[in-house]
Amino acid sequence: MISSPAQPQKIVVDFSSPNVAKPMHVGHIRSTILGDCLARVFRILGHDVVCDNHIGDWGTQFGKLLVGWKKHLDESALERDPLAEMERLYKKVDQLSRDDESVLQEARAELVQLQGGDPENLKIWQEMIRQSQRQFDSVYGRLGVHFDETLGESFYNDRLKSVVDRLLEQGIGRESDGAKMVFFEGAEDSDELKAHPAMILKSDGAANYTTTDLATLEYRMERWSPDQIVYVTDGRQQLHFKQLFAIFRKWKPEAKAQLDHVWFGSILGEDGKPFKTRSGETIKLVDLLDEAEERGFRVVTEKNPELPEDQRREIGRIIGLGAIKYADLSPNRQSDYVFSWDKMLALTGNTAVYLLYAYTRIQSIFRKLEAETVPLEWSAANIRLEKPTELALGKALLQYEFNLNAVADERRPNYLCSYLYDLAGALSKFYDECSVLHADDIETKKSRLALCDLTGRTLKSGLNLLGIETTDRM
RNA sequence: GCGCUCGUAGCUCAGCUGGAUAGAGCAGCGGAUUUCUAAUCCGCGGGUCGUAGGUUCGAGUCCUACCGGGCGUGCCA
Repeated sequence: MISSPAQPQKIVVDFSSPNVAKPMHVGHIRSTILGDCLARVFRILGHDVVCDNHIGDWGTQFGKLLVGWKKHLDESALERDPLAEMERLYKKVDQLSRDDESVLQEARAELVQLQGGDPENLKIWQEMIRQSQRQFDSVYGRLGVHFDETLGESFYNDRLKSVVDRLLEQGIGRESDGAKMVFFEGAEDSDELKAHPAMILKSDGAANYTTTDLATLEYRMERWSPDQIVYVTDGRQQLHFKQLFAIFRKWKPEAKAQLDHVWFGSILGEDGKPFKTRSGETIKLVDLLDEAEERGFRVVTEKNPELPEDQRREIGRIIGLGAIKYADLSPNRQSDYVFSWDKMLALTGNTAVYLLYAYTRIQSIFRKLEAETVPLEWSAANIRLEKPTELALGKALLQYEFNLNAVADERRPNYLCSYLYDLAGALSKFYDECSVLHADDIETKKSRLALCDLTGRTLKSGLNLLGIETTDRM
């Protein structure tokens, strides 16, 4: 159904990137779902894809976390919900350090110890990473998201000095006000970059995220020799990535890899400000997933109360998670959106449920066909598109590959959502107008069965690319 | 100040390389089921596409200016 590309490419996709010791919240969902979808589309088009999760496991927050872990740790709370407990510890020490300068000093000292390789601090730090990873894995498992590689910022630690040294040696970076900076002064540099130099080493000698990202980029080039590297992050980092790519071009002009920042808009609260609940907390991702599955279960129970509960739970799970993913993937990724439970978990209209329902109607036809007394060989049938709705459905089916290429080229999964919605609409209209099992003659019946089969497979394939599972009945 | 981005129906949003009377969902109103799942289908009402210019045979789409929202803009990432 999908033809192979003339030139399969090696594509590294960098997405999700949660921070250690912080619960994943709704802000992480866009990067995770967008990145996963793009990776799936690249793969089905025949490319060789590496999904790399660049975990935030290094940085100044560990000073405070170490103080909290040593002095205020609640073991049983850690047992119950490690990330909530670590978040509590961070907030507690952060608050204490505001009121008491000595706490801040203590945190700095712990950080220096950690960076110096102190065994106790390293052990605690590793435990924090382990606990965090456990929860990340649980969320990724529920979302069906897979990574080929997970390397934290700390992995690149001992490469940072060399990166800075070489940039200075090559005359790309220089000292300014005690810090090491890269100034963009070439004819190839945009006015925007000329106005915004990038820091590669702070005046206290610490590297920052530009340096880490350069080291990461160099590592990825060495390890995978990719044709493309795609970074999926929010739009506030646009300048950062322009700087990163420009420095990299100066540093390694021979590198041919295409570097692309695929950015998305922010999730806002109802007031148009960056999203927070009334209590000032962001909504935890696990709570969103739980709520989605619960709402899915309720609507299945309402529509189909006679199904056994375990089936209703399973269908509810597929519907609920599908609704979240579709809500995230169907708008243009660059638009900001205002978070709303009802919008994100809507189950009517242009939602995943509409697509899933279309799929189940097709499965239902084939279940009925199985029950017929006379077997019918339809799979080799010529598809004849006679009725207007048959023709429309046939035309829609031919558009699948074109849309997948558009998704890959533009990095816009909403094209696929829009296509699948149209396809499901074409199926519904066809279903309304043309009986399949009670077609006027046997050839028409075979033709329609083949058409339904192709539509079903296309819907399933497309939903799978969106990361949405299907169900045979609902 | 400079930069990025958005502004399309009451609400939420689509609208690829510029191409015919600008689309969908929700909300409102009215229809369709002895027939494969009505979680469906059909119809109605509703838009000076932020404003003003420009390029073009043709602009929601490209360019310029302005207005409004969001974000970014040397020691957080």
